[in-house]
Amino acid sequence: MGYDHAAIEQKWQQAWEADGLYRAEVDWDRPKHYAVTMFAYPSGDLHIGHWYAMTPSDARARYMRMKGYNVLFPMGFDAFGLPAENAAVQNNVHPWEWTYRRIEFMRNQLRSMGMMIDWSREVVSSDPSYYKWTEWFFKKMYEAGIAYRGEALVNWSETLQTVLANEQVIDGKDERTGQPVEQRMMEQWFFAITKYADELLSYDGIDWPDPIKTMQTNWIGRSEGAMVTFASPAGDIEVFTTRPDTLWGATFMVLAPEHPLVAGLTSDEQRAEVDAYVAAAARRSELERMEESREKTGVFTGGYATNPVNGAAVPVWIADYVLISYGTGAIMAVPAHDQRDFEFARQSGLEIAPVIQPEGSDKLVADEMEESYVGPGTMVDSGPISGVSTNMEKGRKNPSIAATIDWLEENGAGVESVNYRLRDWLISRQRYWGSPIPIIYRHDGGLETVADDDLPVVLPRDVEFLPSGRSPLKTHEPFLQTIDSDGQPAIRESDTLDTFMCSSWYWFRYLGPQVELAPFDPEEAAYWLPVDTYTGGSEHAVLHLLYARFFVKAMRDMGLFDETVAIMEEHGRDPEMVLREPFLQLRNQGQILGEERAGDIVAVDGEWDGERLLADSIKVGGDQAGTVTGELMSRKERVMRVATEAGVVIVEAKPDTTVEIAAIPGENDVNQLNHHLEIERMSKSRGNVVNPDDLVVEHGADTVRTYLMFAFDWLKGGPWDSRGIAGAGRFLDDVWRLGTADYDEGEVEAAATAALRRRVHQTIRKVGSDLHDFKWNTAVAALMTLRNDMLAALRSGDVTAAAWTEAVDSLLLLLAPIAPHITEELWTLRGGAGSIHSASWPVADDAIAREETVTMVIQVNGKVRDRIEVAADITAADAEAAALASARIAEWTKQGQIRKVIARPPKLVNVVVD
RNA sequence: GGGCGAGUGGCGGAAUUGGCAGACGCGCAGGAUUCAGGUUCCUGUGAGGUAACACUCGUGAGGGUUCAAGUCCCUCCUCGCCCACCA
Repeated sequence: MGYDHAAIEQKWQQAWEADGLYRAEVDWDRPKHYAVTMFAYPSGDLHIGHWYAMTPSDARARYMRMKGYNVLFPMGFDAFGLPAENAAVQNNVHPWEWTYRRIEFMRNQLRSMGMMIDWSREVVSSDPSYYKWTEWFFKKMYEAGIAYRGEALVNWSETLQTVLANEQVIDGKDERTGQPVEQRMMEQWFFAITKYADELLSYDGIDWPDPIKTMQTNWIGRSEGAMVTFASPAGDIEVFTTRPDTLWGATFMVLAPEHPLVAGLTSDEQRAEVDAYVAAAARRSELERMEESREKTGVFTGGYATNPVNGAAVPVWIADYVLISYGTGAIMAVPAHDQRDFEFARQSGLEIAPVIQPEGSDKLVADEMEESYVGPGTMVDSGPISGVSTNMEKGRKNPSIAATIDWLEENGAGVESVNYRLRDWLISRQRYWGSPIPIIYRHDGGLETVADDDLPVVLPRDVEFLPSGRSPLKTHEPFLQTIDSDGQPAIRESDTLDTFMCSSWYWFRYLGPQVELAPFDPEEAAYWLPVDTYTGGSEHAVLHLLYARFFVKAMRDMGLFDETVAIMEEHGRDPEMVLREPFLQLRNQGQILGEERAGDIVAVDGEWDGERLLADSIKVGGDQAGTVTGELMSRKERVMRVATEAGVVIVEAKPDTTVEIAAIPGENDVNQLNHHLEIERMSKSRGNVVNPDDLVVEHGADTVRTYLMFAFDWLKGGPWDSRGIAGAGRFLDDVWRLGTADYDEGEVEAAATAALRRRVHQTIRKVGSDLHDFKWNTAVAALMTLRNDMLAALRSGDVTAAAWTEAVDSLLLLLAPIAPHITEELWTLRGGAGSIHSASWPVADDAIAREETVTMVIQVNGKVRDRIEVAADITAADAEAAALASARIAEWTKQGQIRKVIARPPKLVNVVVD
């Protein structure tokens, strides 16, 4: 049976588009809802993960629309980026072609999902009409002093032939491609995101998941302390410390090998050794450094610096446990109270000077210490702050730190200071397929921005891609050669902008994508901003989502919202959040993983030890039989669960157990069995990609949408299960049956009618709150329950025709956001007015939804002993009486004294017996 | 090493303020329909126990608070994610 999903879905997709059903227009008389789902990278085709991310967002936008909001739900493409360029090199396709062909393909796929996208607002970040404004934003930032060119140690990828931002490097590798990255000193373009570090730490007024906020907070990494100056013959050495109170215990200093003062401090005797160490450190990539053991190495420079608190000459060492990229690249070492310094001191025979006396114990003796002491106590041997107590608090909240900072500032030896882990955002890339940077290098050596009238600097199309991967812009003379504002020959900047810059403002461009004089239309912005709901993957926690917040704050400071704010105030709207944050509410979906494979068949030989089989040998694959033969279900450490025909058997591997895996020749290990159970990310190379287009052909878009929303906890995701989709298909087949049935009243029963109506109104309430709260799975479950009740009613005919009609209409309306096509078709077939997607969300009548009688649980000492039907409005006294009247309860309570009775009508009564 | 989150049937997952654990679905089993397979329909489905009830056990492990704990507190284990020599 079933319904003709292919015909219905296509028909309605075309009809909706022809009618402009989803076009959103400013209407100040109606409440607005601006819903955005992260725009798509045109990777080629949408995989099931896109559906998983996007269709629930679509369902929510549809729900809000039915609730009476004027909803804007646009879509665009994040079209610049390296893959297009790689394809150009490998397959000889121009990035333009590669990108736009994929966008066209993906547009069709998005249509096939039945999304309520307002396509009239589509943006493509590689269109000159879009990147004109990306360039313009850069120019504005430059003029405002937020964008600057500077030399710094940056992440360079030789294989990708470009630099990368800090946020894009994970474990010394590019986060997207896994290509290794090395540190290089280079002159690059930056955004001064660190100016906004403190402001970015505040999440006031936004409803974001705590883990994302935590990750951003950790990424920004604010620490409070002091900047202290140690004088040396080679110049002042600045150090940042969170523990200035331990300055009197600073017995040596350590500089990063890359520190600029290293050469000047190095004595002639030490020079050879220092040079060798610096050279060795430079040769090692970040990756290699991390792979090495934590053994601390370092060498003495031969130079000394002066500890400002006591004038002591402290030896200056270099070691690679001090990173040039954090703080000032130099530290004061307090071995007695810092574990890393302690280890280094012990290894190198350096002095250890305790300055904290632990609470309730004797003074520490350096030679007896086995590790550094980091606990609370009293400062000792610390000059003016001796005797001050110290606790575990950070910054000025710790009395010893507060006292030291005061002393340092009074004596001009240091200042209170805050240090951040966050570094400025490196935005230039040595790539072709990105937005050009509108900068000209003048004939006189200066810099100037491209005039507004000349924006955008257009990316030339006639370029040749070389196997080296080097950007063709670097050698494209017609692009490079230009003239400056004096009419003199000049050279264009040939780096392009990080694609994360394109995605840092795209939701503004939806608000006037055709506007030519500004990046967005202030009137539109005043109405729609800020974004009410933003959905997407949590992998952008510290990339896109941090940059987006920074962008809004910078735009505010550059006055780019002035007009918008004026219009908002005219209409009596509070602009505060528009000026502060891009997205009021953020929700991150989880990830759909590849389908779980059935475990391999294993044959285990061994001896029984009570309940488990101690394995002598485990054979995987092939068709051997053993003491136990069955499917491997799970493995934790050395313990496996094996499903045999007789049941689940626990198998434990011994250290000398032999493991043979047919697919892996040679010696094997129990640990390798995990590979045979792994649930993996979907990827083409693993061959476990679920293609949504095939699913749509087989089951229909509505079924795929319903299944995706039903089968997972949306925030968590999980492995795909190709069998489970059948349940969603059966559900929609039933909906079709219910929606097209000719209902015949049989023997109508008042109670049955009331029960169905009660179910309907309870479902209205449940589905509404679940869709509001992004709880798709329980919303669908509630609709399935309604379906079950309606099928029963259809069979028996015991409800009134009016109740039946109400049930069918409600079912269709409640399901419309989730399965838009089938509900629209049935709505129309049943003579519904207009589109179901423009209909109003049904309102639950609490009087109808209310249960008349409920099952009250009666417990004895907290254990359920009886259940009785009582009126829903039963009083506590009556509930108690009813409970005690129960024969079964009397049976349970006759052994002891009834101490008390706790009545929670109408849910439960608990009889407490001694 | 640090931070955050999570552990519930064969599986995905439900479970307002602590108050009937396992909603809904998948799978599985039995039955009906069918020449047969599939589809569809009905019934059952945490474990033990029983003819059937009763009853006992049961939300990673152990302890605690409470009349009552998946939920709160403590200790531990495992898994996931993020950061990681961060001064």
